Amino acid sequence: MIKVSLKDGVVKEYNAGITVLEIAKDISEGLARNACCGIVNGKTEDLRFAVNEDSSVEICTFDSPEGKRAFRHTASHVMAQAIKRLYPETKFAIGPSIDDGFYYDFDREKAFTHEELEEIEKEMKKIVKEDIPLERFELPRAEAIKFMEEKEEPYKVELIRDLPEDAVISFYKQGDFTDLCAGPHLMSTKPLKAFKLMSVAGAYWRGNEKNKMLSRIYGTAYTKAADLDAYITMLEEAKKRDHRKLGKELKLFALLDEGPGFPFFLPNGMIIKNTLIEYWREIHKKAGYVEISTPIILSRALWENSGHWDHYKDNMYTTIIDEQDYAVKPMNCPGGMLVYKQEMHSYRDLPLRVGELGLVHRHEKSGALHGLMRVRCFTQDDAHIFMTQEQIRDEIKGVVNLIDSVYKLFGFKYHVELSTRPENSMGSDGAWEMATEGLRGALEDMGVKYVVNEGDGAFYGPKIDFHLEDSIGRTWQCGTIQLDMQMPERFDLEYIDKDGTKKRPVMIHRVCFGSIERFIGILIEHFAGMFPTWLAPVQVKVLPISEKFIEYAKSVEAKLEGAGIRAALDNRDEKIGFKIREARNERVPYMVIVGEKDLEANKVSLRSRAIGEEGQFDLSDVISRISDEIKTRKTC
RNA sequence: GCUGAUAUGGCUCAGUAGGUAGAGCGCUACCUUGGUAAGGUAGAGGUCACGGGUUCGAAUCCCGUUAUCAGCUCCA
Repeated sequence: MIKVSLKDGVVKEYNAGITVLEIAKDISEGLARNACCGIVNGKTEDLRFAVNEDSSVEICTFDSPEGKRAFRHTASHVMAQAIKRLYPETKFAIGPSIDDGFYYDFDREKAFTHEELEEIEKEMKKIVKEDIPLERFELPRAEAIKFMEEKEEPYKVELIRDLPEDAVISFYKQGDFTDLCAGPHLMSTKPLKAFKLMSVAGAYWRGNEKNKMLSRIYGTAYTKAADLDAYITMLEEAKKRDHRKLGKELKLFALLDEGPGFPFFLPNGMIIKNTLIEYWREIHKKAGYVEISTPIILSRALWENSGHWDHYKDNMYTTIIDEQDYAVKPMNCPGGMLVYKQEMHSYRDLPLRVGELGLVHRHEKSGALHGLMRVRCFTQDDAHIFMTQEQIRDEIKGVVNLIDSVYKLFGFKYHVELSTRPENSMGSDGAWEMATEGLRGALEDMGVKYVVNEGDGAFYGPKIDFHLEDSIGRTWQCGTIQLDMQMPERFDLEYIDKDGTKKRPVMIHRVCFGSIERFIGILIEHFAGMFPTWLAPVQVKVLPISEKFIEYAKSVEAKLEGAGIRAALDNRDEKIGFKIREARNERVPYMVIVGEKDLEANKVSLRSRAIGEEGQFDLSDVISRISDEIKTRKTC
């Protein structure tokens, strides 16, 4: 049976067998203003109906984003109801659905403990079992405020007061619990069979760090228990590929108490870093870039001139040398400006593309640090491009293409954001508008999809950001293209134009990897530690069956290394099964096994990470296969 | 920075009512010479993050500091 709530609290029931379209017709005629979940043929059907303001009917399933939102939003209300029953002194803030579930913010003397979370879950199960109907009603503003004042819910009162003049103020009532809410919701609590409370965390009221910190409970809900289990399994799997865990296991890098946020690169990690840099140099040379290197510590006067001293000082490390103030660079731009000014430029020099793998230091808040993803010291694969106004679009397109080619090589999916002027920024409105439109125009010319991120630009200009996902779906900004209207002005950059007059060049500031550290973090999670052969710290492991074959193994290793392949010999006194197990755990792409049979035939036995045991081959064939894979930077 | 949680040998973790620490892996030595995901025996290794306090006695209880984790805020 499907239940649909109509106007005035009337609920209409439909028998099994009725089609979705028939129901939709009825709903539109009945002007239902609710969502519902019904039972068809004895099974919970993942159906939801919503009637828009213009009476058009939307039908969607719980697999749709809309449906999931309604489902999880109801779960959030059920959690709030449970808390109201168990801990009546709690004040309620907001509780929306989110991508993977829902949360609710509460104000309470003490934060919820894990034991309390279990109690809440139990109470939620009761509420679900009670099959409580959700009823929607509306109140005029004054009554709505009075209603929540009587309930002693200050946060709700504040929310109502801040609603626009003409807003419909609706409430959803489920038994002994009523919440301010725009809906939509399920018809009843009953379909909420599969849910789980995940974690407790602090969150500022209205997301403002000046406000009180509330206690937030995160949870998730699915229509089927199997889906919930799959989600939990997915989280566990994601944990296994966490770059911090793999970084330790594969001996790539170390984060130590002695330097919070300052990563140590171990030999294996250094190979990856250097290999990425080698690749970076190759493609940038092809794209017409030159490379420079500027100092890490520069004088206060320079940072005052660049505007960093005023706008960025809190995040800068400063020092005193010979009684003068200096700062450790948080960005490479000012150094780049000084390099530009080393000689007079002609319009013939432009666009001038100047790359720098610059080590920058930024004092990030302690709570913001996260493995290699958010550090206090990192290498930017930076470049500044100096050009004429007319060259802007083509240059931006060139950079977008370059970044796209890099991400494609690794098989990354990414999304693009256009970030506009922030509050604390420098420059005129006109200049900002022109710069922002320049970026937007380039993206639109290329047909690149993007979202606008209002007010998230750099203090010196708008930017295009490229975001990559980590193993649990959090996204991290990597590539960025920033149009800088400030630096050329502040540093009085010039070039001599065709007509012999001095002109001001335009500058963009861009990175592909973003920070090499962060990029490596993403790579680790993306490949789950199974780096493509060209990046793998050890590309081939040579495993002699017993000590008798160490000499032969050494000659194999030498030949591999002679061909430019990173080979490692495991000549420990262990059985072959054990050595294979270890090499697999190290995610080595190839193993070459040598024993009596191989020595006699003057061949090697090959085992690859992708296929497993592959049989006997001539070493020269193995070398050419692996070399080819490295040369072409094959991804899998 | 904020809220909460955590901190035990190189790594992963036990340590259940406060009575000066355990395991597996790794490491070292010896035995074993083994053909595709863990061969055996023995040994070394820890002032239980740091600083105070309570107590006859603290890894264990309390306070503070630092770091890490989750989330929030921030992220040029």
